[in-house]
Amino acid sequence: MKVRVRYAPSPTGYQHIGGLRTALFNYLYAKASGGDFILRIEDTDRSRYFDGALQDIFDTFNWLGIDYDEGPNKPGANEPYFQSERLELYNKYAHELVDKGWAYKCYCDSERLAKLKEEQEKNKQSFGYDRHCRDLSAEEIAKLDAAGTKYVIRFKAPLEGKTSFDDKILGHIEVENNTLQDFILLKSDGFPTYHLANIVDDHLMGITHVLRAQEWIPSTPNHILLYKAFGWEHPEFCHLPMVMGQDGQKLSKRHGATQVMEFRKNGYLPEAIINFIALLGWSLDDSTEMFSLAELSKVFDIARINKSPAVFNYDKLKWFNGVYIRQKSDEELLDLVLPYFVQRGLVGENVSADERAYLLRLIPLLKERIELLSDAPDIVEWAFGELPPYKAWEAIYPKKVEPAAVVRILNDEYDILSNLDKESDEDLQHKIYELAAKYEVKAGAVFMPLRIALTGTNKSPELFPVMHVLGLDKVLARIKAAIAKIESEQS
RNA sequence: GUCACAUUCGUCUAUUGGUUAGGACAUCGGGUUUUCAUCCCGACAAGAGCGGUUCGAUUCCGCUAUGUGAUACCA
Repeated sequence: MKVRVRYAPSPTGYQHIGGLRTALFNYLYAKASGGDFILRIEDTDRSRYFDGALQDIFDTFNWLGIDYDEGPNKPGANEPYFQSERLELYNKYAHELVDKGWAYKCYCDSERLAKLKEEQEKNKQSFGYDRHCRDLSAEEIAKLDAAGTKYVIRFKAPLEGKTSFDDKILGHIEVENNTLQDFILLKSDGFPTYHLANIVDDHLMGITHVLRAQEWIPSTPNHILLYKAFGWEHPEFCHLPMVMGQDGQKLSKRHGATQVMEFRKNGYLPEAIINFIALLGWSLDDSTEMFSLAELSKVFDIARINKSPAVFNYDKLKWFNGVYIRQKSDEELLDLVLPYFVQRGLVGENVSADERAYLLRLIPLLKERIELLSDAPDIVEWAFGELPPYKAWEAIYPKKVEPAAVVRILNDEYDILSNLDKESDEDLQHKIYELAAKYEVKAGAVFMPLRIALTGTNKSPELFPVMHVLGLDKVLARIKAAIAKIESEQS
C-alpha cells in the first residue's frame, strides 16, 4: 500500500522547531518510501487563529525546500485541506456517533465544569468530567433541546477493559479504559475538536502512518477507540521523541530562538537546519552526519528513529552552519550575505555592479571566518569607509617592542610599499620578513602593527588579501595615520 | 494527585547478549615557520541505582530513582 503521511499544523502561532521536526520526518518518510506527503491546516480553534501563522507555514516550507503533494493551493482528490472548510463533515460524523450510541450530547456549561474541577482539586481526586450527561433520558434530552440549550458532543469512553496499540517506534502501549475521559468531539460552536477532525480527515484522506510528537501518546487510545466506533481501521502510529532545551525542559522561547523563520533572520542556512533537525532523534549509522534534504529523502527510515528526547544544541547547529557556508561558491555566499551588509548600512539597497564586484572580493576573506551569515559585516568592516577609532598602541603586539621601534618598522613598511615594482606577494612578504631580522624582533612584531594600521584590529583576515582589497593609496594612508596615532598616544 | 513514556560521554548519537563501548559537537592541548579563523593531529569524557535471567549483560525482565509528557469546548 502506498504510504500517505501528513503534517497538520494549526495556524495559531509561528512554526517552531518541534513542529518542523514533525513536518520533516513526515516528509522524509513519504519521500523515502515513494509515498505522498499531505499538508492539512487544522484551523478549528477560532480564538487562537491568525493570518500570519498560515503564511508562516508556507514561508517555512518554501525556505527549507519542503514541498507537499497535496494541500492548500494544490488541487487534490481530498480537497479542501482547511478543516474550517470541512465543518459539515465533522458535524455529520459526530451525530452519527450519537445515533449509534458511541457518543452523547452534554449540556454542562463551562461554569459547572469549572466548579467541578475546583472541587476535584480540593479533594485531591483525579480530574475529569463526571459524565453527568452520559445517561440522560430521552425526555430530558428532548426538553433541553427544545429549550435550545447549547451542547457539546462527548465520546462515550468504555468504562472497563483496556485499549492498546503498537507504536512503530515505542512498541506496545496499553492503558486501562477507566483512566480515559469522555472527551469532546464537537464543541458548542459547531467546530470539531482536534480528536474528531483529525481522525475523520486522516481516514478520509487515506493516511497510512501518523508521525507526531510523543506528547500525543495519551490521546492515542482515544483515537483508537474513535476509529473503532466508526468501524475504520486506524493508521500506524509513530510517536516522535520530544525536542528539549538545554535544561531538559520542553523547548520554548526562553531557550533562545525557536521559531523557524527566526533562524533565517539570524543567519542560518536551510541546509544546516535540515541536517541538524534530521539528526534529532534519527541517525543513519555510527558515522554519517552530513545529509542534504535530497539524501535524507532516500535513506530516511522510521526503524532508526529513537525513543528518548533530544536536546536542541545550538553549538552543533552553528557548526553545521559554518560547514555549509564554506561549501557555497563566492557568488552564492555573496547573495546570502548581502542583506546583512545592507542592514548594517555598509551598502545601499541598490547595489551597483562596481559595489557588487568589490563585495565579491571580500567573500573569500570572510568565508572561513563566519558561522552565521549575519557575522559577515563584522569581519570586513575595515573595507568600508574610514576606520573606526582604535587605540593603536594598546593593540600592538608584542608589547615588548618599543613604540619608537614600531614607528620605525611602519615607516620602513611604508617605504617598501610605496616603492613597489610588480613584486609578487611572496617577494613583498619576504621583504617585510627581512624587517624582523633587521630590528631583531619576531615576525609578529612586523606584521601586527601593519594589520592594526590597516584594519584597526588585531584579529583580521590575511594581510595581503586585505591590502589588495584596500588598494595601495588607502594602505599607505592608513599606515601614515597609524604612525601619527602612535606618536600622539605616546606624547 | 492520576496515567503514560523515557534513561550510553556536558550535548547529538552508534553498539539490538561477547567491543579496549565507536563517531560528531563543545572543551583542552599541538601543528599549519604573522593574528583570527579554516584545515589536520591528539586528549578529556558515558551505560541512573538495585535485583534477577544467562557461561556472559549497556543490550532481556522486575523494582526504585530521576526526567518528560498528558490530564482544556488548544492543538
